[in-house]
Amino acid sequence: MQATHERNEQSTEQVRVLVVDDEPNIVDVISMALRFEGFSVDSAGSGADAIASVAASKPQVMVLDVMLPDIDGFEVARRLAGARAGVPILFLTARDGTEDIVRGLTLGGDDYMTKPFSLEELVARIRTILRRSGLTEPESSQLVFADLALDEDTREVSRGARPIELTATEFRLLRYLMANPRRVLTRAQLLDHVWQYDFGGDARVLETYISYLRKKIDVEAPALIHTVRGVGYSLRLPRG
Amino acid sequence: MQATHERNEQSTEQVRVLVVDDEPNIVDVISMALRFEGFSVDSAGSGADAIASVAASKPQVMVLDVMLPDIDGFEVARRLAGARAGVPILFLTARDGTEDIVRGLTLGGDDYMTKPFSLEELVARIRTILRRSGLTEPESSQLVFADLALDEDTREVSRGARPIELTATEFRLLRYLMANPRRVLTRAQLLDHVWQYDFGGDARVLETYISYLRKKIDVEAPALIHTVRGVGYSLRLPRG
DNA sequence: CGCCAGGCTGTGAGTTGTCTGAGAGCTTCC
DNA sequence: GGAAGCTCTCAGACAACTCACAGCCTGGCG
Repeated sequence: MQATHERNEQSTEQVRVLVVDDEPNIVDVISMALRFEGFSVDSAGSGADAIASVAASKPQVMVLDVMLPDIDGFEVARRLAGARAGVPILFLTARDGTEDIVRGLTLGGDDYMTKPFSLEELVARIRTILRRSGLTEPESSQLVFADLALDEDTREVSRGARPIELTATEFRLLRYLMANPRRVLTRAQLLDHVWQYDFGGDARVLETYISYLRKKIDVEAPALIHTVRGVGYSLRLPRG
Repeated sequence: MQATHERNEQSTEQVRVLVVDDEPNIVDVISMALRFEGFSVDSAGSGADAIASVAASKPQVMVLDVMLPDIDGFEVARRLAGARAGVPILFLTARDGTEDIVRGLTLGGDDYMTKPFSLEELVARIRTILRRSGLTEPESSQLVFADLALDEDTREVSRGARPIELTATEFRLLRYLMANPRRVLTRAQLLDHVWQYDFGGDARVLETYISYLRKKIDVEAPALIHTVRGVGYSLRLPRG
């Protein structure tokens, strides 16, 4: 669903991302999301393809599934170690034992996420990786709207002087809202971006979380989170 | 269904849309509406046709019903996934369980609408999809007439400096009027575009909503909404 | 000038959409 | 292995919206 191009003016050149996963659906979902965020995306379905592709297209960052039919992700990374000369990797891993192994590998500029994840999170992590490795203008990791501020690196959130503690889901939701200020985001957009891509549950969670956020953010201050009945929600200043 | 060509100067080329639905009536209604909006429309009545048609006519956006007699819409999308290389899809789905399933698929540039819908909404969504995916000049999401402004992304409406709150139906009605400034829109056109295509109720709702809009827009300022007795309504400046 | 069809608008009922509290199941952390 | 925290489900209360209806108003025409 429509992501925004707000922050995507990659100065002159598009950043090239290589997405490696053997499930075509996953590749599709990720590629689409990243293209809409302004990245240039290539993909590969196996370890061998991945290695070939790195040589050919010289991506600036890779999204690499650990479970691949031929050479596993770790091995791909190892083989590229010499060649990749600092191409950072975002590993994808199932929620199981491999998690721990990956953690050990994500030293340099690397990072990892467990499947399933939300697109919001994926995009945010890629941005962080790029920022860290100096491959893009170091945009600030701060999102600010009115007196509300959110830092993507430190995960600190505050309204005015008051610090606010958010849970993981609340954070993703607020980050997505703040990345698209004033725009009315539909229920479907919010569910697609903020929840895991395989979320099939009750769409009413969204309302629950909006309610949580309001209790933390919109108390004792002008409300910033607004309901647009029949459509979705929007972050804006009260009009008037 | 007669809509306008006002905003449709697709610089040089027409945008090609493929409409896929097994109900000929629906295909007809949608095709008419889109042609009048300046799109070039092809249609297909089954999943197999759709796939063939994509290969043949290379549409830039698809309107795809999920319930098809042979291959369902999801499967069509999946089979096209490799080949379509980012052809965004607007899924049509009944208001039932499938809604949730579609949501998961509407990542990238896709979107969905539940049947029945209004043509006004359909056209607006296709425009949004095209704008987001960079397939047309990113026209502004702002509609302006005299001192009246309407933003499709933020859904904010204002007259001069004064912000105006509209309900969903009021918004669709005003958007349609503003997309066709000065033109006299007939009662039938308004009902067809702004209300769901299967609306069978009392045509007098229209007057009710015109009345609502006037109260919100045409108070304390020159009236912009004008009645053309026996025909319909028109958005224009008072003559003088 | 009076009549009538067409248009306007206030009232209200039914429907639909949203909010929020309570709690069940999970995970994580000690 | 227990406690705490988080995510998600559910249901009831509430609010907003849509539409129907009916009576009044208005403009056009004889």
